[in-house]
Amino acid sequence: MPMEKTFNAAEAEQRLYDAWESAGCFTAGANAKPGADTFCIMIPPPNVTGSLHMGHAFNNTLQDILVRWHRMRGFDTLWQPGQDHAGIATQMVVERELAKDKSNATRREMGREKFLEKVWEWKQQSGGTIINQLKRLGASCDWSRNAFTMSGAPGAPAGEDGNFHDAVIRVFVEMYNKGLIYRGKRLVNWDPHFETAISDLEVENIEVAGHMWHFKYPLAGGETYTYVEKDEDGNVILEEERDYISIATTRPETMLGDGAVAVHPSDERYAPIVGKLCEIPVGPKEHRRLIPIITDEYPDPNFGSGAVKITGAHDFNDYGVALRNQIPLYVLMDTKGHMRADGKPYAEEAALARAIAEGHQNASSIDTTAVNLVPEKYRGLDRFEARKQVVADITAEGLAVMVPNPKAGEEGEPGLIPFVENKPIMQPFGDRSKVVIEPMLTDQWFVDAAAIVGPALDAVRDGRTQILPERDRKVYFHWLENIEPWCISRQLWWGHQIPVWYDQEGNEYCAASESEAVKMAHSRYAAKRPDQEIQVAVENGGNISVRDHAGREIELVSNVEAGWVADYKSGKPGTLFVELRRDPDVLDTWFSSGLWPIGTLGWPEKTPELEKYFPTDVLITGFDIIFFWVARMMMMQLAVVDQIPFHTVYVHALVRDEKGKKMSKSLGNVLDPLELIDEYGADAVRFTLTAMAAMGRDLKLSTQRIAGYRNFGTKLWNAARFAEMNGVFENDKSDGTVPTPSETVNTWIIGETARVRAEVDEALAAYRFNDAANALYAFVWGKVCDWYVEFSKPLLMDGTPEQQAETRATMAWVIDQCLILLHPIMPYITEELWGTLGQRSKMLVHADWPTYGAELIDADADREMNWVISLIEEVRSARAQMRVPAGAQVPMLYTELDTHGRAAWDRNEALIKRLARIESLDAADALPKGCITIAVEGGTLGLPLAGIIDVAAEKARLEKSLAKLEKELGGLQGRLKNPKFVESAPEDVVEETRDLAAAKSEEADKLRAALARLAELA
RNA sequence: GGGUGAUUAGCUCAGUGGUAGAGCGCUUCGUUCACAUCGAAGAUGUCGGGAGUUCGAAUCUCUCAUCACCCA
Repeated sequence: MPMEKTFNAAEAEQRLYDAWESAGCFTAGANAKPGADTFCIMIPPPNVTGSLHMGHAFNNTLQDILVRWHRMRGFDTLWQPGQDHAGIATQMVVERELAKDKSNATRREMGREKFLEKVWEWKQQSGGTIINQLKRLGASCDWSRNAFTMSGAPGAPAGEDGNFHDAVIRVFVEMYNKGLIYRGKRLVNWDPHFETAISDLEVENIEVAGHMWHFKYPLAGGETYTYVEKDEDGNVILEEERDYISIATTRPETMLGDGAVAVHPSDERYAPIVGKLCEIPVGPKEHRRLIPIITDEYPDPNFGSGAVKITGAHDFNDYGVALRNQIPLYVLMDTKGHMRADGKPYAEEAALARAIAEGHQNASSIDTTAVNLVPEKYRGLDRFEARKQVVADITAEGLAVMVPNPKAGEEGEPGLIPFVENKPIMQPFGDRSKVVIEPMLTDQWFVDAAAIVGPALDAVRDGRTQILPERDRKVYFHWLENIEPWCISRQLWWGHQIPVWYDQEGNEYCAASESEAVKMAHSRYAAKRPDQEIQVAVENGGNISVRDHAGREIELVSNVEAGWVADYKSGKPGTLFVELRRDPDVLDTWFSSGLWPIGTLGWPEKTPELEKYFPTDVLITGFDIIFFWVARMMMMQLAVVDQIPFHTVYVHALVRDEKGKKMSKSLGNVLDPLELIDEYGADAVRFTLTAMAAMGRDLKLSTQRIAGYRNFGTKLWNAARFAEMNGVFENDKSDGTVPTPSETVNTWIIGETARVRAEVDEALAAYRFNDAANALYAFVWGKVCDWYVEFSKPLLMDGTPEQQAETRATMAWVIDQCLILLHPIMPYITEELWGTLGQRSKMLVHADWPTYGAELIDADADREMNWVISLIEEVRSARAQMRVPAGAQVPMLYTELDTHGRAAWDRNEALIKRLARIESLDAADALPKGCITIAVEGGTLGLPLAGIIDVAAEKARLEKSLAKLEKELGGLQGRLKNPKFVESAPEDVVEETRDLAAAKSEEADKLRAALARLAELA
């Protein structure tokens, strides 16, 4: 049955993938040669909520190429797949699912344990989406080892067992014990939507249209000073008596929590009032708070008024100023970003703050963060609503700085208006929630990143880990050298719960398990109170378990009601009762994905896989997670097992739309890789991405380009179809033996194949994926299909049995090589052809990658075929330009033809005649008048077409060629005439230039002779 | 403000000191039995501007311009 005209990707892809998978082709070590080196890639785990986007398609195509290439080369290969549990994203998805049905309980109503059950249910139903999408792309991961960053966590259902949770907890405990993890109250990025802390990397700073308000902070007690403004030359441009200091702010609602006003120490304008108190111009008049005017390096004297309000608990810069100057931190908002409604009445709180400001009360003796300085009228308001009201109230009171109204004079327009600048401001947004992030002072857990960053920096500096492209090293260094403590706690439920328990005195017990913590608590109190019976009660999910000194459970009470503890205690007089409560927070997802390389291989167990594949080889990832992930993996692997996780990091750029815009849902310019695969096939999508993967450059993807590479697949398909139709594979041994033909064309194409194999290997070894793809494209289309298949036709159809046999064998081999070399990039079409064409001992996915090289290149065959090709091209070009009918068979004459040329003609006569449409070749003493001249190396030939050709046109053609030649020749000879060039340029360059000049000169002579003949005619 | 990169054919981009390239698009021709998802031929470039180093610069240095991204 003849082959179809095109490859049916839609039909074949699933079938082929299933065949690979069911044969275990992708499992770790499949196709490994005995004693082979290992090659391991860790997939950058996509979010379990994720679906395949173009970035994934790109990233995984490159990984798959490396993996398939190594596997075919006989490496012991593992591509480790998996997903990460994506704390915020997953919790968000599941909550949204629940909200679809109003009868469902909300997350808070159902409680932590029930909710987590729902999350696991969701994960088991929907968490595999991206796995199937990666399979459609052709990703040859070892799915039997699919990992998940929450596997093995308490409450994980059957099938979700694994060690990842153990690894995470163990690392936390070890780092805690080494003092690398600590808890503290610090300013963190708070997401008011999800009500959790997030790391600064999860914040997107976006420029938005904002306002800058200018307000007057009156000096305490009605004091005044002379405010003097000078220009650059020191001339006084403004001098006035003021009873206030002018403050500019983009966030008026935070004024309520101001602890000071700061000016630069060098700022003479405010020197008279430094150290004095001023009044925050908002809140009930009778309780106006006074704050000090201080100096600090932070304020920029040239920005705004030069004076800055300091709200230490709601701004990162202010926080630094407050810490340096012992300014109290007042928290104004709750976890939802609403103005606080808790605490004592404002009057009492304000009095306390006032006492602190005036020095009557020592701020360090009380927790100022508990003080609620939000006046009653603003309590409970959303922060943005509070801003509006604060602005309105201050303006109404006449404490806004006023400026002349540009519309003054128009009806109803006042002469002065409040000074409000419209200006772009950088505002932080949560990358998941898209709400404005609020800096908040909260208790959080931190990794002391500065303490573990050293080895991660060294490993890259000394080259044990190589980052490609090299310039991304700088990004890595810059971030690591300026590293901040990493906030790893999240106020979520979905994640690894922090393994720390607190007792009623606030002591911490960090332990890998609850019973471990119980024992720790027990021994702590036993040491203090050796004579007393001690029982430890642990609360966990509404249950209380009472344990003895060995951690044995004495009593378990479910659904504990209020007062139970007191009752229980009173029933046990003489027993010291220690109550433990586990920290409710979970760890940042990146803390667990930071352990991905060792965690997926079974650490802390000493598994054979860990032994074998770690350290892994290459990490391929997007530039956007150098900080998030690469740097953290480096730090954590080095901190935990003291080894680099991979020797090479290949950082790839962004896939953009064809206009260069970032793909985004809101712009609607997203190309869905799955739709593209449906339309063009996975191979075309993969080849496109590969061909465009120039290191460090963004990809602008257009469907036209994908269609082009789909056509490339079709081209390959049809070359194979031609071979099949000509019986090429009928007696094929397909054992990979290189044929040893005697026909020049056959020898030549074998050499070309060897050349491209070396190019592909070299390119892939250097991670130059685009070079590999383009080399193969040029070879398969430009050499095999354009020339070799055409050359083979006379041999296959009219050749001797010997010629036919060797050409069949050569073509079978060449096409096999195309399939093998293309397979890492285009796995489906190549596997399908492999299976269709011959009898194979194994699938292409496990075929042996060739190692032949330059020894197969025959220089004589090369030269001969290049001569033949250029002759054919010359003839075709001349014919087309002279409008010789395409189908016409024409005679050809030669006046001179050297021995090489003569031999080349003799050996390749049939194919030259066929491809150039020549009917005969004869010697002539001189070319007749009215002849198209063909000048080639070592020969002058002509097509005598007196009746057909247009003398003027032939003259024009020759003159044009000559002009071009002369221009080139001019450049070459100019160089050669320059004695300095001959002196200083390398010898081979000079030699090359001479040869080239000679050849051009010879060709030019031939053209001049031809022109002379034409002149005679005219 | 700091950093990184880009600027090469109409478009998208390769090209790290020695003859300016590819794909797409465009023009003309072509239904010869692998392929019209094709074939043949052709046109199109002061390699962003300027200066420098060099026998020689798209390539190295400086500078200016425009654009993009990252970090403040």
